[in-house]
Amino acid sequence: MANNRKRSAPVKLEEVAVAAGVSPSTVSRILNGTAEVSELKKKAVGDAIARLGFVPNPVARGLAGGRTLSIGVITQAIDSPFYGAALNGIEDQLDPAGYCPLFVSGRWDAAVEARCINVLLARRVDGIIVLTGRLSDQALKACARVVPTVVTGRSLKSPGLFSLTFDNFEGGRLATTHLLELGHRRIAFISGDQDHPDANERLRGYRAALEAAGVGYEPRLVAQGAFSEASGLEAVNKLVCGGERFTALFTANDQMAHGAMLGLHRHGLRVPEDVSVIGFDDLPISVYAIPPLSTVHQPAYELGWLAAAAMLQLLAGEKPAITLPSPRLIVRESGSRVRG
Amino acid sequence: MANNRKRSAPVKLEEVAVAAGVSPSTVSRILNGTAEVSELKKKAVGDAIARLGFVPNPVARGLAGGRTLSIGVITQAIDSPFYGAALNGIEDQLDPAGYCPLFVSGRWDAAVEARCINVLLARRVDGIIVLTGRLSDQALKACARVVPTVVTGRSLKSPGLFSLTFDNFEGGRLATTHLLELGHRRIAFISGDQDHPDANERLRGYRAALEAAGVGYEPRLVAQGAFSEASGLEAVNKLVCGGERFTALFTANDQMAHGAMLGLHRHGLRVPEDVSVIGFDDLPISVYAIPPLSTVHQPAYELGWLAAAAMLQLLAGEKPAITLPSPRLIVRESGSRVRG
DNA sequence: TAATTTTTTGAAAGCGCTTTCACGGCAACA
DNA sequence: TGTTGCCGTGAAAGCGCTTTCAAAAAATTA
Repeated sequence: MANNRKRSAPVKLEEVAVAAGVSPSTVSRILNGTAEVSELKKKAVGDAIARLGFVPNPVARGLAGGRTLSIGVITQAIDSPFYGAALNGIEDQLDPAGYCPLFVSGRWDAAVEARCINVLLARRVDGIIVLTGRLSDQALKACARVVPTVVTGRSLKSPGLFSLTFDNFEGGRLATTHLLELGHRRIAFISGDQDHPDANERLRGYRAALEAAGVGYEPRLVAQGAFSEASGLEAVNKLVCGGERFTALFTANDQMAHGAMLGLHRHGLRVPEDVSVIGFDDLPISVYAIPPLSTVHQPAYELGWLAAAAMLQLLAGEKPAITLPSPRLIVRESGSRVRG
Repeated sequence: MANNRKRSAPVKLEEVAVAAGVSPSTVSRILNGTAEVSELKKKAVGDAIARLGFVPNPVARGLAGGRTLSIGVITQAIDSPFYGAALNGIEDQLDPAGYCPLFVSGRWDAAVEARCINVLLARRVDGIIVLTGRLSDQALKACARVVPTVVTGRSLKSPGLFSLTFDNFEGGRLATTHLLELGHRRIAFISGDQDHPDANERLRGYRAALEAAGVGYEPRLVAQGAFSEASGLEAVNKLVCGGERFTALFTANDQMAHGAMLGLHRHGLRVPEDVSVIGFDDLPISVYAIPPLSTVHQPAYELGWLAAAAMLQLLAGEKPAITLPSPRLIVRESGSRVRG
């Protein structure tokens, strides 16, 4: 009946206090740096902590209104290769600082995300990181009023809020320009989810590059995708079966590029001999596509790492001054100069 | 200064008690089913809860010795496509039950895993799920003595412990037999991480199938890999450059198959015309490989889903009777009948 | 109907930590 | 030397819930 959840009874703060000959309050103050404490006691307590191997109980801390040392992370699809890397970055950053991430999936749904925030708040997380969600700016700001919040994929300013955004426009421009420089003029584009800001930025970059090169933007050369391999495959089918001629293809993410390449293959079109392909994200697997996929590198791991770093700074009361690296083109073997 | 972490002050148990005209203890008992309570009060409390929109505070519960409604999950690489799917399954199962997963990465290191367990225990998780770790059976059993534990990738019995294992041997046998049936006799194998039990089982299955077919096992046809794309590529190089002749290739996981296919491509060997390839795992991306990869389906999502289901049962005091589906061969286009 | 057992319920004591409050000590001021 | 003010420190009151303990109510038995 009795749940004996204890292996050699965890040391508690009070025991440290006794061992160091001070009051619990003092120990707490030293632990949290809440107030000035004399060097003498500081040392005594430090020794006692080390000697007894004391580890503060995060649950008790949370209840008492202090830190829980946990950070809520709202992601969209934990199983997507892109988010996986970001989560890894978050964990790597948080762990040494003693924080622990609490992952929840928003499933690309504002309502679900809102619920997630409540769950996290109920668990007294010290901060919330939102990886490119669907939540309104409003909701995000409201959240930031309660706990430090960092959000990726948009730029907005608000107290307690820090946002980190990748230059998707520039990325789209870069990829398209590369294709243009290879001599291509008929460049198709497979877009991402329509109401995904990143997707639209990439599309904008594509158009801008085209127009800057004096090549008209042709709506018939862009097919709607949805960021999945399947949608890339389907989009290529639509393009090819629609009779569109194109010598190059830019997809709004790598997953669609993979689907598209299979689609091309099915239609007897070779990459890069017949069609040059360029993706966006630089997923690990893209290195091993056949042929290896040229793409715009998205620093997924760094994104997570930096978002977490920003959170840590926010928590420390500092104003983060962190920015994501600029988009970088990774040229591999899926593109070739247009044939004479 | 005052941390106003409250938006319209969360309702607490005490308020529910007052509203329902009972004592806090009674409300708690109803919430947890800890004791018999009269229907009358049960209803009154239920109404009050609904009316006030009360949500118990998991942190307070945790401190008071009750449930925290959180389950620790030890994974090895949160960014691997395989684990990502499993985590998704875990979350989908846990969420409706009101539980929240706490993910931590073991990084394929027993010491790190042990530390993870301590972190999770300190956070008072209600249970721990270990996805195929390096931890000793000993350590696992010790953990199970403290909290309900479910572990995948091995089978051991202990009170409070439930293990869920996939028949990797049979999977390996299945894949190899398939190749054999296609007429192949010289079947190479790229193995996984040497001290990964799953990897060894798959190798065993490969050997067993070979021997059952009267085809001798040739050590020179197996190359050491490490479950990564890069290692698959390298292994193929070694095989081909070593002058080994083979018409089929079985890799211990899909990631290595992808690397291997690129390697084959580089050597001018076509799949499946020159070499048939079969993988293991059935990663989502494998559907879009060129050509689409035949493979042994690993129910990653179900693995997570079922592991979590088992945990829920353990938590409910039941004895889980859950087993993973049997290995299933997915035949796509990377294999062909051996020529003439 | 009285005595005894069983069940339902409330009061109160924590869980392990943070934080407010107030007290003593000491430097700085008159 | 007497005040004023600041600083380091401890006592004690929670944080929101669970759980033991004992009293009250209901059910059972004599």
